[in-house]
Amino acid sequence: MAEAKITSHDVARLAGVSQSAVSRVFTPGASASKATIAKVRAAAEQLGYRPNPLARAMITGKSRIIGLVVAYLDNQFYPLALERLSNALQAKGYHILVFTASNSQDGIERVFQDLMDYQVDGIITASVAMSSNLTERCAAAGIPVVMFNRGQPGAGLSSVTSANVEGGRKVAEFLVAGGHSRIAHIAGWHGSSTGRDRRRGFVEALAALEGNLVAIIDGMYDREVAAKAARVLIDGSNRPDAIFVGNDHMAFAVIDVIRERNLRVADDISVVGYDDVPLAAWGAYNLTTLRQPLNRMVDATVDTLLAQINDPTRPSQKIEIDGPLILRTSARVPEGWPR
Amino acid sequence: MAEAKITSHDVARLAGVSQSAVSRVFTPGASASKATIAKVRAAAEQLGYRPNPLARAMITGKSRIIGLVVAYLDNQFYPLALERLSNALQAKGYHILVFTASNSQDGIERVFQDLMDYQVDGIITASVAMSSNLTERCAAAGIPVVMFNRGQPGAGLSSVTSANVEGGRKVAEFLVAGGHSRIAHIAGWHGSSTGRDRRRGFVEALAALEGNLVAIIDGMYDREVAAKAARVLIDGSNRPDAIFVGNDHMAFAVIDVIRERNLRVADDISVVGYDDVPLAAWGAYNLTTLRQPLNRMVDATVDTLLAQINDPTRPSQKIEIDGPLILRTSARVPEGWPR
DNA sequence: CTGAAAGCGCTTACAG
DNA sequence: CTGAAAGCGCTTACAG
Repeated sequence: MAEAKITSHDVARLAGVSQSAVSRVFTPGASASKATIAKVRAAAEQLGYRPNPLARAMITGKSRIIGLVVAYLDNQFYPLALERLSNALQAKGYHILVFTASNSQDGIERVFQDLMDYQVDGIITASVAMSSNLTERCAAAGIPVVMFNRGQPGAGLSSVTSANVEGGRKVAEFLVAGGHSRIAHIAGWHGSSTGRDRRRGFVEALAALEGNLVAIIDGMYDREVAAKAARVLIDGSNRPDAIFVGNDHMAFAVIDVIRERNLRVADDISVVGYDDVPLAAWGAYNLTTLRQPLNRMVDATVDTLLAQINDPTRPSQKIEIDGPLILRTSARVPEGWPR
Repeated sequence: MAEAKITSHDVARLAGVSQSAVSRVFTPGASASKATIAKVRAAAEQLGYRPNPLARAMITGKSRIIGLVVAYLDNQFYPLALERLSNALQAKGYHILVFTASNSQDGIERVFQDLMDYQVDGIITASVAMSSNLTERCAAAGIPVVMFNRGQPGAGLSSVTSANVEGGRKVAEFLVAGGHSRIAHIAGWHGSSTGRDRRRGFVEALAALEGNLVAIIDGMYDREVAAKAARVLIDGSNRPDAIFVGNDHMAFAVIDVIRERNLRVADDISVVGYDDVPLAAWGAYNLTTLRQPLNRMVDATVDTLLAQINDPTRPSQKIEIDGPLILRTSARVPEGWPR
């Protein structure tokens, strides 16, 4: 059965001090004499006392809970991010409260209210499809927010992304150097900054290099939409010899379609993805892809959020982290290309 | 900026009633006259009042938070479960606080303390590798626990799993009917009930059918371990013509190895997995596998946990849910086998 | 440094 | 049904 709840009063009684003294010993920043600390710690140990975080939260307004807003976890990038974020935050004494958000206006309203109710100390929005509306409202309510893997033009909100424009550019250079002459792009959702930025970097670099861009289709970061787009490209009159796909999750679908059409990946059509999720390295896909440095993105997210929590006047910051192109076998490698 | 926190006193003042009256209107089960309810609701609406869950939690002892203990999210089955569990719980007014557990004794101790500190109303342990120790301690502390996708022999703990013994049996019948004569099993971790049960059902049925079991290797639910096991089987003197793999995550590794050895999946070696994660249906693998009915498992988990929370005297229950064998192309299908 | 006291925002007997 | 009061387990001025 549950042990009777033991409180600071119990400890105070046993240690022969006041309840306030007990509280001070357990409050970081408060001071007590060595003797008091020793007595209290001994008594607390003996009784198995731990301060009640709920009571503490009510007074300090700090719950040590971070709200994480996510939508779909079928793209392997997000569960991994969740796992790493949780680990990093746990190490700092925080925990993640999960909010799964449908995209309806109604759902967003509910999530917002829940976030407020639980008095989370900070929020991470890790859902590309999440309405920017929610992020702004949280920020307006005075709660530190960091957008993970998503930017927001203009607004004074913190965000951590990879260097998406630069990434798109790298892929363009790689494909042109590889001698591809009919290049297509199945882009990430145009409503997202990541999708737009990768696309822009790609298109601009292609233009500068006089590469031949035959088509751009919005893949919506959705497997089925991307597969359909791939079929359109492949079955059309001007079949591309290279496709840059806005993320790995869609790139896998594109590779499946290429094979379903009895074409050869790389030999007939080069495919390059974006993310470098673990599956990209598995034998079945061996996907050449622009790596998003997950660990560094997670660290930056946690650092930024905690900094804002500890100093609410701190200005927001937009952090971009550069990622390398990982060469595998799904795309032709230009001769002499550095490996 | 943050709006000034508005409390039940503010609402009481505006509505012209006592603070207790306000509380009653917002406390499920408490009663108030229609007139009072109307006045309070109107005032609350006008001020944008919502009860503070932390204060409520401190009194009632109910936080409306469920602790979810997970380890590795690289097996696609778990993030999906997390997403569904979160959705289902959210619909009932609960939220998930995530605890990522390393398996060290130290880590488990910390997780246990955190779980207690946050006063979670219930716990779901969704990590096969999680020490059963933790689960037992939580139960001993009087907190309702449900093990998701993991059983525990003997102990009076609730669990929700698929019918693993039966599942193993189904696979054995399928492979024997398919005319396979050298059958191997790369099993799930022997330290887990799921791994043991699938294995037992498989081995017993094989014996009954006089199937030829050439080898069993523990794959530890780990991709690398499974790949190594597959190489041992394939490069050995008695190469199997069928391998039953303890879960999909390992089965993908096995298929990658088969192809890396220039053998044909199904034609040379049939592969059957367990789980039916989305990736199993993708073109690159097309894995024949025993489906774990995720939605029904999630529903059963939520129902069981909530029932225990609402009635702590309720006996624990072990729920098993039957799953079908999903036929794809990674294993030879017996002639006339019902599809 | 320390204790007595107030108070965080609620719920819940207790009288009426 | 309703209000005044106590109390959940803490933190934090306030005096000393």
